[in-house]
Amino acid sequence: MKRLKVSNNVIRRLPRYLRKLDELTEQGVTRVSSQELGQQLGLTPSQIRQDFSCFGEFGQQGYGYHVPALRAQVAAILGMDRNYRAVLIGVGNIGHALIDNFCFSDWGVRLTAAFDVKPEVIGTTFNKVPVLSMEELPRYLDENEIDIAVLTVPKDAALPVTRILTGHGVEAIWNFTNVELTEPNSSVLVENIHFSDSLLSLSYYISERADEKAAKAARRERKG
Amino acid sequence: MKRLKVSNNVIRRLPRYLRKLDELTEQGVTRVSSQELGQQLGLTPSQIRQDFSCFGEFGQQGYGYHVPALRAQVAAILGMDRNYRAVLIGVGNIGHALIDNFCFSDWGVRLTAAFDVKPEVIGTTFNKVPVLSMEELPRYLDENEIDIAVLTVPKDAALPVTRILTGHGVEAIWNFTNVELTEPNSSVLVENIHFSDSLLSLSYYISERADEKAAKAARRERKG
DNA sequence: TAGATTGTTAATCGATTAACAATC
DNA sequence: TAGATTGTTAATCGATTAACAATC
Repeated sequence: MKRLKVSNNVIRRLPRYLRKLDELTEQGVTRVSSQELGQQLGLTPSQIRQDFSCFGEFGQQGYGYHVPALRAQVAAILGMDRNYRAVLIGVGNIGHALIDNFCFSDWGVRLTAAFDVKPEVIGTTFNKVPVLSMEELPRYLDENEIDIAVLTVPKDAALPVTRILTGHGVEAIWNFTNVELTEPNSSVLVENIHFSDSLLSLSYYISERADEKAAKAARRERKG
Repeated sequence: MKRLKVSNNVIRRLPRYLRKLDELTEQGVTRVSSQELGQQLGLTPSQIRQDFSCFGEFGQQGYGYHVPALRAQVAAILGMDRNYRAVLIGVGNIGHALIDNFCFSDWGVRLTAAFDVKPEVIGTTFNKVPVLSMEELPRYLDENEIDIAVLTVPKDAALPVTRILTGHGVEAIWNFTNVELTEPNSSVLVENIHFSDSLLSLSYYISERADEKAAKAARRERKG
């Protein structure tokens, strides 16, 4: 597979392609053109062809793309067939919700253990995932090759726990703590789920729309 | 406040500015230059000045920016002082976690009610938020001006519930369902939290790094 | 006043879109 | 074969960066 200087924008679109291709599969559609795909995703056909061409030639002239084949390619590009292993740190409300409801295996990731400091959860099992003591974390990381740490601890614990993780070979953190983890010196990959950023963007767009409406109304007022 | 043709990229950076300004406030820093701010956020000073200049003139030559003043401006731009009202639909694991742990009021949003179909949760209260029957939703929306619906229902319910929401005046949906809601005809604002998209991006970056390492190793192999 | 730093205009860079030859 | 649609090269558009006069 090609993989050269792919822009962030392209990468962020890949999961959307995957989602749409799964939807088409469900609908029994086996063939799709960049034209149709673009229509359904609100993108131009050009962009879609450009995006895929970063990684190879997945289509066929005069025909378009074979949905299952393209789906497999996108999945491979995203690393879904690499069986990454993950642990989850912090079995609070969000952590618990993720263990119970988020189907890691659907996305090619195996969640093998969770960690917490609370005695009442240590030793229990949620959705087949055992909850171990936080004290066992370093040893566990040393003995198992863990690629991803799902970080769902309280704010204060975010940085200390991150230091343990990076100190024991974890290369990627899926961060739910709303704390900016990316330290300049560190080379760990961080992907943030910032709930508040998302809500605030929405709040911005609502405000923008409201202001536009108000401005329009004001203009009408002045005129008539 | 100015508010003209602001690009999506700028808007997505605003919450990060807010977060950093709050951090500086906590540290007792009252003054910051675009230089320093850029350093801490990994952005160029130019970009930061450009971004703010979309909305007004918040700085002072030779001095920089007054942190509390700038913070207030950014908060206002994001609509945090507009007291938007929200309801949450679907008190499952994630919905419950949000009610209990996500501090809506910190971001200027009031969560006034939650809705569900399960008899065992209807009538209960979490974190002062009452859980009402799904059947009451239309009436509730008619009688209260709700700006935002937090959608945390199971996949299958996503579209039917969305129709109820848009049919009763909700203009914005904060979507946790991993279902593409944005219908072409609808004018409702949708902001998605796609956990899987985020995890897959991370998976991509891990794979990219692994491939680079492998390629480097292969080159070394060939040479010596 | 001299130094610092803004807001803004111009230059650069990168991403998206358009066009089209290649070909199924 | 004729029509359709790709992959890719060129053109356009927009976003980021650099430069600098204005000014605190």
